Amino acid sequence: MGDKVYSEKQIAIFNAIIELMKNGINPYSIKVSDIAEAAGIGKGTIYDYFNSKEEAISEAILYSVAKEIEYGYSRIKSQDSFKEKFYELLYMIAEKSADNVSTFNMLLSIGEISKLYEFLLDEKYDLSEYVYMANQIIKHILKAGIEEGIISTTESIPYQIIVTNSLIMGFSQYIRQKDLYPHVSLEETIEMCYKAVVKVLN
Amino acid sequence: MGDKVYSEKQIAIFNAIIELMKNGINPYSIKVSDIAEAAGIGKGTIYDYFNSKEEAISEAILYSVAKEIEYGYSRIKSQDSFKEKFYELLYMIAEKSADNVSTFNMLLSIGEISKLYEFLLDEKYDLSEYVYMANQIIKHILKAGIEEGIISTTESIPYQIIVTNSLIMGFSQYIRQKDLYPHVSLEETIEMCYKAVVKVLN
Amino acid sequence: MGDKVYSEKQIAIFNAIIELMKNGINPYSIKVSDIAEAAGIGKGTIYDYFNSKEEAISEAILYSVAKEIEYGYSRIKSQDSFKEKFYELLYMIAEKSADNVSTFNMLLSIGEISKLYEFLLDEKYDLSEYVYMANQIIKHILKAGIEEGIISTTESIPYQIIVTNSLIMGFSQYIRQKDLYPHVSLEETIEMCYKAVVKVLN
Amino acid sequence: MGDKVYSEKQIAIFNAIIELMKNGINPYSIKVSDIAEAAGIGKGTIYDYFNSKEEAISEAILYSVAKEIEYGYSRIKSQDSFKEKFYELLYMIAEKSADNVSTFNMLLSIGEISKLYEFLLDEKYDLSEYVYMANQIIKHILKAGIEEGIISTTESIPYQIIVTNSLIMGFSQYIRQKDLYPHVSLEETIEMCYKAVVKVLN
DNA sequence: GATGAATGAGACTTCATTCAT
DNA sequence: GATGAATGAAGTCTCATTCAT
Repeated sequence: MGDKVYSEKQIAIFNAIIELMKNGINPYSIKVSDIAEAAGIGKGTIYDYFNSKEEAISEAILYSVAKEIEYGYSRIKSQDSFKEKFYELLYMIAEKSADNVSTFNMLLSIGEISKLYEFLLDEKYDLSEYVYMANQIIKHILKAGIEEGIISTTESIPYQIIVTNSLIMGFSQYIRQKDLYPHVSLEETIEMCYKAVVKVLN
Repeated sequence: MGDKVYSEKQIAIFNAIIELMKNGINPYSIKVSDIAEAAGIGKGTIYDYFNSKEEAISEAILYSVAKEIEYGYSRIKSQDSFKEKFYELLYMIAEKSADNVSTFNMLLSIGEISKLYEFLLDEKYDLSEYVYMANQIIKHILKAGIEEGIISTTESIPYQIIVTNSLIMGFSQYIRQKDLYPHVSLEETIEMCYKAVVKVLN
Repeated sequence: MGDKVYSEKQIAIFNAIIELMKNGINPYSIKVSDIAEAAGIGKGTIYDYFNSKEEAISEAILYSVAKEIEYGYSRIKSQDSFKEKFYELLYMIAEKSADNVSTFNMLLSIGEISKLYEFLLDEKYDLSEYVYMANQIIKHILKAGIEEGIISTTESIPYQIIVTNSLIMGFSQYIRQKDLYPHVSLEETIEMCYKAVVKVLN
Repeated sequence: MGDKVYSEKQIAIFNAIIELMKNGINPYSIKVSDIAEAAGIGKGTIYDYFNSKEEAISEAILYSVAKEIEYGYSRIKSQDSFKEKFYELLYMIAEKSADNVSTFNMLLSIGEISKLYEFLLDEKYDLSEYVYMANQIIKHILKAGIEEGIISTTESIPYQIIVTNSLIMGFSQYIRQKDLYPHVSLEETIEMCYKAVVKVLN
């Protein structure tokens, strides 16, 4: 994680691609000329750093996921209690939900990345590292809950992870469909989610 | 729902598109010639029934979602108890998880359809009907749970729906990433999910 | 002239094509489906009577030209004096100038028909008959002028025809560009044209 | 007039289109691949300089008309007397009559350009400038005739223009149908035309 | 005889990629 | 190293023509 070194130009290209996606452009609809313009470089330059448009987009997505996972993990680690850590995660998800393509969300459902962009299925991209990291974050949060006695050790670790993951993903969906369900505030939703996790795992 | 009438040819085109998507072809990557070949018709024929490729694909997706929702609802209704209804839903999700694009999954996160295919954002496609139906299914299942005394009425309806929805979506994700988490069987996962819902809403 | 016999259906097709052209549709832009709809028949029927769209349109144009020449000739013959005959011709041209494609105008410049529709260049279409007829009309009018002593016999017949033809074509252009030159009335223009012919040939 | 600046590539494309038209290809029948081949460029390049095939052809026609009007005007201006100017115009028309589509002829009947290619009717193309220029040329020639006392000032300017225009157009038609009227030489026809103008307007 | 649903050749256009500058 | 003009493969879509009914 984070062991890959990218040149300044590559990072400019990544940021351009991520910006386009956040603005609602589907990765399949992104044109090389869009990327070049957004990055403030010539079209040809992209091919000096990547072998194809698909490679550039694929690596941009992975770069973004990695960065967001690291950033998220650090923010969560900086919190002290189980409740604070859990709330921090949900707040981050809510913050990112404005982005049309939140790579942060993928943190929770890495397997879905390839639904976003089929070229990520290529075997040259190893997603397992990200799955591992995402699990680590959940484990880290749960560990705090267990230490604080909020979460019991009766249930198996996989059970705890699956259930927690589910509720977080459910929260994420809910937030993104806010316009479909306008009656409940963000605060209330976060409280509901926390309450449900505690109840299920206490 | 189901009030739209399609000609035989249109349905053949829909089935061809759905088949392609189930085989893992991204809607953005589908070519008109693919559809024609899969439907066993000429390319031009598609334009006798739809104004553009995008329209054909958009309507195919909606057709599939509508059909699956109806089919799923009927299967769930045919079950007698809360547990049977809930299990039936999870079994269906598991069955469909082999399809690369399970429109059934969209039942649970209709808002995500437009992430699958941006052209569905066009205002001529009204997705609210599907959102409503999806909610109806969850309500129908929960109602059985309440009547059987398995689910308490302490919590608000929105809370119950959000939490149930979350856990089902979480289950769906889990199933689809089976290869990433090979240690737990399908049966066990279904049981876990049911157990969690009961615990959180009892 | 007029010795070709057409079936009712063929004439319906001709009329449909002529109608479309009068409504401003360029012969190159006419579609078989347009013709069928305008004629109130099925597309396939057109191919029962013509070998191709081009043949149908080509023959429709020639049919229209022949009909208009005959009609024009008869109207001019029915007039008694040189001036009446000449005015009758100009009136007819003015009447037809509303038609986007006046086949009547072609009477005067048959050679231009093939500019209208290149397929008329095919050697199977003999336009010389029409050229002959157009010349006959001019000769007929001039003959009256000579008999009445309005036109002198000093100049050669070709000279008389060329000059008369030129002035008539000029009139026709002028009428069709009425919106570009709005200051002169139709009556005045007709008078000018007549006056010029008389002056040049007296 | 002549104030539009075109790139070298655009002019190459214009020349290719004009060449095709001079070779007898109807503008409606011109294919993008024809243009590309004739211009010695790739098909895609055309779309770097024009938004559509129709735009390229429309602008090519206008470019050609503008260039020919300017060229023609300069040639006529360089002549000293009325007769020389008039003869120069008729010679030019005769020279150009070999071109299947003489944009020079349009100089005399600009309103007909849109009959040649309907896309020129688009309001983004302003043809009035060309109409004005064409009139200027006729006025310039007539002015010389008046100054030399060959043309009287008895008749109104519009009358003079209409009649002159008509006789020139008539000449142009005649020349182009040379094969239909083989008995009169070019020299004789030019003389006839000049003689008629002088007689009508003296 | 008449039809119009179906076809597929062929046109227009886009855009990823190259390469001379 | 960087560029963007140029390319042409490949895709969408149209429409003349066919042929089963």
